Amino acid sequence: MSESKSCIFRLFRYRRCLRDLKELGYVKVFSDNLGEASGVTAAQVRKDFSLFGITGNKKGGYIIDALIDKLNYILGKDEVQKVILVGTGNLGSALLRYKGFNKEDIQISAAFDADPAKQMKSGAIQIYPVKDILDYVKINRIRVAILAVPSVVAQESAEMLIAAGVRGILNFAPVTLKVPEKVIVNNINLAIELENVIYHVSVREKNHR
Amino acid sequence: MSESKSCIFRLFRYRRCLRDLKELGYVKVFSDNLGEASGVTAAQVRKDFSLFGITGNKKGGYIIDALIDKLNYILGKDEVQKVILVGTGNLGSALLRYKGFNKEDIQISAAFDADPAKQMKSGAIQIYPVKDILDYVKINRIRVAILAVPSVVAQESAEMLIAAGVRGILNFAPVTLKVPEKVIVNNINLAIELENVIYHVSVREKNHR
DNA sequence: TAGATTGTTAATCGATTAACAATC
DNA sequence: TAGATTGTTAATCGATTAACAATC
Repeated sequence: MSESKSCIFRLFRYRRCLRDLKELGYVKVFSDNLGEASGVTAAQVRKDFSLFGITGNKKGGYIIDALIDKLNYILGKDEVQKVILVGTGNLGSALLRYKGFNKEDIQISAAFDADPAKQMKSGAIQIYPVKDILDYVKINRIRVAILAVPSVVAQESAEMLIAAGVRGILNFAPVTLKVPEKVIVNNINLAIELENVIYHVSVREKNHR
Repeated sequence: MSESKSCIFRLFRYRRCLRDLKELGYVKVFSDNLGEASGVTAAQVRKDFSLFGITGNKKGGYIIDALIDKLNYILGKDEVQKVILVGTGNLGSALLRYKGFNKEDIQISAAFDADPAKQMKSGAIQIYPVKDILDYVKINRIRVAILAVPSVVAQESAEMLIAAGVRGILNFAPVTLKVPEKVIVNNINLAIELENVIYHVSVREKNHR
């Protein structure tokens, strides 16, 4: 139980940090090293590991390679994950070219846009008309989509994706999507994220310190 | 007390929903309407409001206009907020053109990049060399920056910003920035956000339902 | 061994939810 | 009035932290 959402999120962060540490030549890591590297407490690291039955060596910390393997097993990292992108406007086209996904073995296998001018104008990834979503998702058994369309069409786009078989959506449109319980939505609202930073900075400024 | 981070975050979401509702012609709203619109429970809405002394009418819900005004007062929305962007690569240049910020009265007043080829090649917003950050931030009293540089230079860029006077950073580089306590960092790791969705979908798929 | 680190339990902390009296 | 909704308190829930015995 208690594989809490934020715990999983941290496991991903640990894995990323471990890879970086490995690249730097480290072989072992202690819970406090890893905690510092990923911005959490040492206790938190050990607790998270404990929840998933990940063990280290009572005195010698954790072997980085073994740890990464275990995280790969838990988080799943056998094959490349295919996702699709809907909406190739401003943000969408940047995501299409974003290298951070490939690095994590995520591949955007196709993109979709309502604007005929954008279709075909592909770089490496083909851009199809929106009406092709249904077939594409079914044929390729796509389960996850990135939604980067204008707010006004976000809900209908989501419904189209879900009808086709998509079960997880990373949503950049600043609206609350209404979806069935079986579908997972992760919202990223860039404006709100930035507003939050601004808010906290100005609050601190007011309390002058 | 207890102006928790997530509570503030929700207040921003409420405001956004309220504006949408207003645009649709609504004048009043009940806690359960607003809850549904923003994806939280009605109790949560009332609790959040109560923490900030926002009151409605015992029977008649909340007047949307008055509510927006109160949120504006709490969250601060008098003048346009100026921020800068560092790194105009793939993601950075998309953020530069992202319209969602302007809509929330946030303005990217300048951008910076290490690549001379990108400098001057401005659209509406001027792109300066990185070495100009210090002066620009000081002269224009910038407090918040968006960091969209490659991971390897993220830490040093952050330090440069902080030295210049920046107190809040929205960080897109997939690294844990080491910053003094006085600085607020909000991390957005696109790959991890997407991996999370993929993970939760595949877990559910395994438990077939 | 002495010192250091894990793994886990218990304590704390905070956030969400439920419930309901107040009241319009 | 009867019904509905707020505002707030108390209960629940979950997540983080602290502490420490186990042990290498």
